[in-house]
Amino acid sequence: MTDRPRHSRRPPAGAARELPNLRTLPRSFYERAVLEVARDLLGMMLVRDLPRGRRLVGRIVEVEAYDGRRDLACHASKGRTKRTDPMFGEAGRAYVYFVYGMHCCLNVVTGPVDYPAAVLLRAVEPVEGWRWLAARSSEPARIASGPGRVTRAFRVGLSLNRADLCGGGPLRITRGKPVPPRLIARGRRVGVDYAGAWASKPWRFGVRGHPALSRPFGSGRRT
DNA sequence: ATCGAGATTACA
DNA sequence: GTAATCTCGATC
Repeated sequence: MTDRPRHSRRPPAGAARELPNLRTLPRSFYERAVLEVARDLLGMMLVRDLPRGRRLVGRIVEVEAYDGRRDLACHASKGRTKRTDPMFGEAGRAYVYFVYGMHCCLNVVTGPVDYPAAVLLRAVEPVEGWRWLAARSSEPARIASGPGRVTRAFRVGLSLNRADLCGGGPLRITRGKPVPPRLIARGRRVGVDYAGAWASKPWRFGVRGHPALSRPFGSGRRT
């Protein structure tokens, strides 16, 4: 790996209070090719601060990469619009969009400014603060498996669109234990069958065999 | 002003 | 397999 991410959060000078042992990923982590960022996000921690000092932490176990205007599965293939604008902006910020009249999806913007690319967070494994999360009937309980469930569990709505994940905001991603390549499953992205050849790019990544994966991984081929 | 589609989820 | 549900983007 070329550029080992350094920790952006340094000990605040005076205020010794609420010093997280969690190290926020620096912007440089996101200022790379989206496929690398996607892979490297596996194992990292999604952190959400809620009112009343509550905090949710979850380990990212499944993601998808969307890469630029040429990628017909990427929203930015439609051009720069009000909706897709965040993807053209600064890396390390959230791109949140609303779909199917009921779900929000959370993405992390990557790459240089003006190059629209992002990583969709599809599944997260609970680590901290999840006791209240009402699991659905037959589920293994307490997982956020699927992009709509991730945002629901983490209370991520459109108000967090463009939120900076590298700063001290209510939503951030911190350093976790990276997942070694041999434990990473790849496959085609979900729900993008309309994208022609781009639909079969193996740009979905997940922790192999993890129970929180939103769907089984098929055989990914092609670049 | 109206219309159609969608990076999904839950349930019959 | 399909209903639910709404924002955005395109079209009239």
